[in-house]
Amino acid sequence: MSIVQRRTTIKDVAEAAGVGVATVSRVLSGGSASPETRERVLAAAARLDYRPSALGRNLRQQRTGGIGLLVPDITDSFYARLTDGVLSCARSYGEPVTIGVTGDDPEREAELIGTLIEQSMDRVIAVPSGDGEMWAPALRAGLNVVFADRKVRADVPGVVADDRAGVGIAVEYLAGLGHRKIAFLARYGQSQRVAAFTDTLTSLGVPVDPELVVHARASRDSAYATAAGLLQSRPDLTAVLTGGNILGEAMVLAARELGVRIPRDVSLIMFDDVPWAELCSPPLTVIAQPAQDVGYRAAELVLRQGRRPRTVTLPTELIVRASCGPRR
Amino acid sequence: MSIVQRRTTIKDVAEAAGVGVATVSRVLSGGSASPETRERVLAAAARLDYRPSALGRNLRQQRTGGIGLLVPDITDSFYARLTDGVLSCARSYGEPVTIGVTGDDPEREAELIGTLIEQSMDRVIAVPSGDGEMWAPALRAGLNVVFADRKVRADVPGVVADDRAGVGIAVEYLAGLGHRKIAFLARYGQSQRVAAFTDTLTSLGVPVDPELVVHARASRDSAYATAAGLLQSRPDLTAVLTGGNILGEAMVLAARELGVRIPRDVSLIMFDDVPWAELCSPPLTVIAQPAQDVGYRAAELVLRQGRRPRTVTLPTELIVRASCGPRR
DNA sequence: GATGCTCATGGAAACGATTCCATCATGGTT
DNA sequence: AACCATGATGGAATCGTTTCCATGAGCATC
Repeated sequence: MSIVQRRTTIKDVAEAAGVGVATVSRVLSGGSASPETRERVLAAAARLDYRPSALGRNLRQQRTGGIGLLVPDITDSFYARLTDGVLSCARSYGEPVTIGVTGDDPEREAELIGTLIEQSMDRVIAVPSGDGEMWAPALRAGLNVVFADRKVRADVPGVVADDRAGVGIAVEYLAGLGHRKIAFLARYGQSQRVAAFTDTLTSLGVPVDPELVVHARASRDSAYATAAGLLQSRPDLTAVLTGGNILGEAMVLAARELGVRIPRDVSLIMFDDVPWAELCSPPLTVIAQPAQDVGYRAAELVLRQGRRPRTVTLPTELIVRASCGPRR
Repeated sequence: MSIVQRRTTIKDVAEAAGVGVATVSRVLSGGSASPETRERVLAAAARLDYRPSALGRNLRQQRTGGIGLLVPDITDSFYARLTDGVLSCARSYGEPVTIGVTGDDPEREAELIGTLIEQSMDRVIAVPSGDGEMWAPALRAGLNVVFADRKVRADVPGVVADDRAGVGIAVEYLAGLGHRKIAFLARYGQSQRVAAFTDTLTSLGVPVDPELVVHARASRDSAYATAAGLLQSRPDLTAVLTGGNILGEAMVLAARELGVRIPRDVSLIMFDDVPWAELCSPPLTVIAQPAQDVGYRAAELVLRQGRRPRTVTLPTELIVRASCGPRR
């Protein structure tokens, strides 16, 4: 019962078919061979249930098939959906995906890059933390990298959601409801979204109050603390925009805890549409991002070689539910 | 700039240190060597930034390090947290994790097992779909498998939550509130939980109505359709237990759509505690499962070899919020 | 001084695939 | 009949590592 049988190798198939190993390899990888030989080899391979070893092939070809995927946090619905998109595309190419979570920590990210290089992974999709400087050696080593969700280096192709447009529409919507004191609860590293936020405010003639832009670290705890701190220190604000679903969750929780009613006391718009946004009380108005598509397109980009660095921007959409009201 | 430098190999290090490759290998993997040689080799390796190729090693050693992980759906918060647990444990061992989603489809699962075998993965954690028969060849091939969340084969060690106890406490709680017509909205394959459900009912002297146990497929669509169908066909029910968070989400949505008020019209308990359960209106009473721990323990089990098949059962907990009330 | 033991060391085989290259048969052309 | 082009085929090299085994040096013992 615990007798482990040796793996069937190409040599076994060659022997069974009465041909050389080179011929087997050619037949199986679509090279030229006479019809009868082809048939004999195929029959032998099927009979022995032969599966070529990816190890042998990869070593010879000097490249590991497969994709490395680095995300900050797999329990965050956004990255889970992004991952799902990557997996979905990779599956259609038959490529395995190796995943790592960085926790938004550049040091851990560098460590994971090292592991990927050891595995001879030559294709990586990453949501980079920090400024992406630790990618320089990997790029020099010929690694094929695509960034997802965040664009931090010009020399690496990327797939991002159009957060500039999303933030713009959301802020205009809030301003249209009469709000002037609008806060932005951001995660560190969301400079793009913050910039879009202040730009839109100034273009609408609303003065920018730097104290209304606050930053949290990636964890739920930090998000909650920052949200609560914002609500307490600035009771005059009337609307909040959060830079992600974890931050939105924290804001709803903090508001409830502090007796701040949504949308009566403050209006809330959350970046990223998640299934529970509709179940929330009140249902949350959100900026939807095509998380799955971001992952899928990134995988396409990294699998289809030979493109030069380019950035793909995917559309965002404001979905109005019930978490925003007129200025009180 | 686009000059790709060749990978530094053990041969380069050997040359730089003026020793043979065998010595380098020995030094780097902790074998015996004279102190001065050791130092020379270490210095050369550091200077050249040498990283041993996992490919070469794995081929020689006939085993791929790393863990394969097969889950039904990575966007399901439960499996995302389970995955996080696996990754967390694997990281402390420095092992990469290759992930695949089965969509709860045995065929796709079999396909993914094939991919893992091609990669010479010898350690796999899986949430099996179906009865796990497709694992037989893999087990014969010496694959080291651990099942998580579901136990379907006696010859494979597993880590599961104590759903029997969880369902028991939940049903007792509902019965204590006076409910007699309690429905169970399950996913196909949750026979364990269904059995616990009916067992508990009979032990409480509540007659079991087979029509009140309904099954949905794994998708959100199927979950919603089944939930809505249940509410419409059985307006006499007063409480519902759902077998997972996707099903709970669907039930809340369907109830809202059909004007069924929770907990006024029907009480609801959901299996699995998720962050949004607290944000929901009303906040949901749930059976919490240690999803992360399930993954972590499974990874421990698969990484620490040499244990004989055994099942680890982790505790569940009823968390009372506001989705249950007395029988109307 | 010869023998035996320990220890460091390096050459070479092995892992399983792909691929270069030489060989050989076949068939068509001169 | 001699020659060349074409195509199928298999042997052998190769990828980077680990590990077996032989070699040789150093040292102690008889």
